[in-house]
Amino acid sequence: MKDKRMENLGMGEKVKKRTLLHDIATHLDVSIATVSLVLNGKAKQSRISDAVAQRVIAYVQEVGYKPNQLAKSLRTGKTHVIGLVVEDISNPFFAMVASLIEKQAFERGYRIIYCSTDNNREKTIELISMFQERHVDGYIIVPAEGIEEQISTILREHTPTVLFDRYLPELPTNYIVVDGAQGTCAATEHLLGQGFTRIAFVTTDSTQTQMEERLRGYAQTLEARQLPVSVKRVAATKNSEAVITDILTFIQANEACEAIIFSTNYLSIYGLEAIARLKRRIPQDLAVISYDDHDLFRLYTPAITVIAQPVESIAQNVIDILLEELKHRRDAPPRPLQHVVLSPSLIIRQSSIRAPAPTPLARPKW
Amino acid sequence: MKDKRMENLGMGEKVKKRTLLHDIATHLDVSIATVSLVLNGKAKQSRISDAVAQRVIAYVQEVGYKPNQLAKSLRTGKTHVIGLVVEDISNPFFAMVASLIEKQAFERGYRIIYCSTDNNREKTIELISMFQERHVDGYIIVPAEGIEEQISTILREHTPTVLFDRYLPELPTNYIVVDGAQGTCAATEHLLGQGFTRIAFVTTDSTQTQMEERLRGYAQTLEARQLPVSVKRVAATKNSEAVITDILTFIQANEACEAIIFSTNYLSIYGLEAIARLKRRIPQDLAVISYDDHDLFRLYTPAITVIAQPVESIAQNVIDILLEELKHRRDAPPRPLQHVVLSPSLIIRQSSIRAPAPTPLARPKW
DNA sequence: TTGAAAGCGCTAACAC
DNA sequence: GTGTTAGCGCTTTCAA
Repeated sequence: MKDKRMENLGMGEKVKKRTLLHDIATHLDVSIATVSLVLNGKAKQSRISDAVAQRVIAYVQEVGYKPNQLAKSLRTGKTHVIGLVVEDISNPFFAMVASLIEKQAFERGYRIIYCSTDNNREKTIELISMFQERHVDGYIIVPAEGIEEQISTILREHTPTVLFDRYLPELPTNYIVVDGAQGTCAATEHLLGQGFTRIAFVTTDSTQTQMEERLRGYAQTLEARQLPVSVKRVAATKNSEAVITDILTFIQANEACEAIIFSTNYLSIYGLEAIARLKRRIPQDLAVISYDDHDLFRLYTPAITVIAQPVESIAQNVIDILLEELKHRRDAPPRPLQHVVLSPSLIIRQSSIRAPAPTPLARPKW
Repeated sequence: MKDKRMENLGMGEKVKKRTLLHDIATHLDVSIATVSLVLNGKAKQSRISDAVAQRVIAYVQEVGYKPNQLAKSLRTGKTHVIGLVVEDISNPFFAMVASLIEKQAFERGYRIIYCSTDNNREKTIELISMFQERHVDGYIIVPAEGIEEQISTILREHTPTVLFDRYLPELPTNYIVVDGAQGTCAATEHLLGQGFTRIAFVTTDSTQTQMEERLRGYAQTLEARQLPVSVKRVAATKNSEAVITDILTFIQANEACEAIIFSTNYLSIYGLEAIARLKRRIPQDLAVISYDDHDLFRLYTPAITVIAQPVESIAQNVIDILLEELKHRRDAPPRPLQHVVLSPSLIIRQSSIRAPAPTPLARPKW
């Protein structure tokens, strides 16, 4: 009864059992503790003889022993897993940041579990709860609206957490954001510089910090010059057709409008579709600037001017701050909160250049 | 010394300790087993009185108890986690399939951990090894070349596994693929129908099953009509500039070429860039068809004809088969292997229509 | 220098 | 009906 390891094999089926610490110890005729110590690099500090250490290492190599991380985590309380909660992993902006974060984390021994919230409060709550159950060591979160309470819970447990893209003003957290106002301000001024004065802004109905900032940069720039502000707020429904129609109607209702700034990449994509349906030419009939860069914007004819967010820098800051927190001992004095605000950059392309704008490169003749 | 739970609090800091099964049992003055049984829905079968069951449930609700999944998994050997290994999660095709799989899995109580391999053998091996360490219950894998051995290992452990997008011919696994030959055959015939006869095929240097099939469909269709076959194999380097130049050079060297079929979405994107730099007009100078649909192809001017893969169906099949395997008892007779081959569909747009093709929608006049 | 043993939190067979 | 208890595989203290 001592060894149950060959039970349950039924039908003579051979199930190759995983090697355990115990097996190694028995085989080498040392204790299980010795093997564990060697494996965790604590041979020296536990003054285990080099000879034994070598034998252990060699045998472990030979059988390709992989410790059971579940057991290890249960014992140590560390999973070396980071929970990454983004709005939508299929959005290229988040996909890019996520992939950069994953790469960095992987190199430093951490694994990432990602999930998309679709900006849905309930789903976010469920996901955070799942991460808690699985004892992730830290969180990277793009917070949906109204999840202050959930975040509070994880802060209360002192689990290292970094927010990005937006933050929750009432909560004392680390966060990395991009100065949205600066981006839209630069975009608006560029359009003004091109001679456009009737500039509209298409955004979502969300009140998240980054969206409000983007709106503010646009509005303040125009107001400072006493020019009219025209804002279209599209409901954050996921029904693409409805969004396209919505934007299309807005454009039709604003014949005088000369230029549009879209506050997110997906709104721009819907916007481009609407503009194409209306047979408006860009930039002759309507100049366009989008938030976030994207293959589509680079390759579109005409190429679309964008306010690009520094994805590498976002990812780098996020992971650096989180790893700092992670290695910070719980009983040491608390670290000061990190608030990083990065700058976006305006990439000027054809779509926002005042006509006549010969574009000899892409299209020889009109 | 019995209760260590309030130790290590240092500096008077309050760390809210997680509630344990033990705490609940003590509080309600029942045994820990009773609580566990109730929580696992085994109250009835263990003939626990309704009264007790109710009290347990109520209290668990009240304190918001979350069982420690690590401990649970260690004990039961089930993690309810599925490892999803794709080539590149930032590729919209994989992102879409992954997100659909995640949604389905989530509803059925499984969580997904995704990772990208970048089609790199070493990285794939490392990832699979990590999943093994973390004891995922099952695998969904888009196999990179040369990882037969790793896959064999997990098959030998009888961990349920489903491959998709391509398969490894020597290995007895479940897989879901799309009939690549059918797609390129349809595309080629469509081009022939439009009167194009000098059709080139741009693909990668990979010998993966799906790539070979796509090539075969193209080549056989032309050969059947004794028309010339012209294949450009681009090295699967990640350096985008090199790929663009490569394609550009190929187009220049094949002045007679009237149409190109690209074997993957990212090759098409590079191809479009190359074509734009060469100032070739689509489809007048060069018709284009891409594999995989994409926002860019829909919105590009002109819109790009594509061979679309049935992403929903792929995801559905993958998850269905995996979940079937998962609920299949280990000691029951083995299930037959599932091989599903789905059909792609050709979505015809402007880019493959023989000129004169006025595209009044997007561009009124030339 | 090394080994025995006490758990990490949970499940489930078995005892009462 | 309910409680006791033996682990799941690993880490780490402490005694030898």
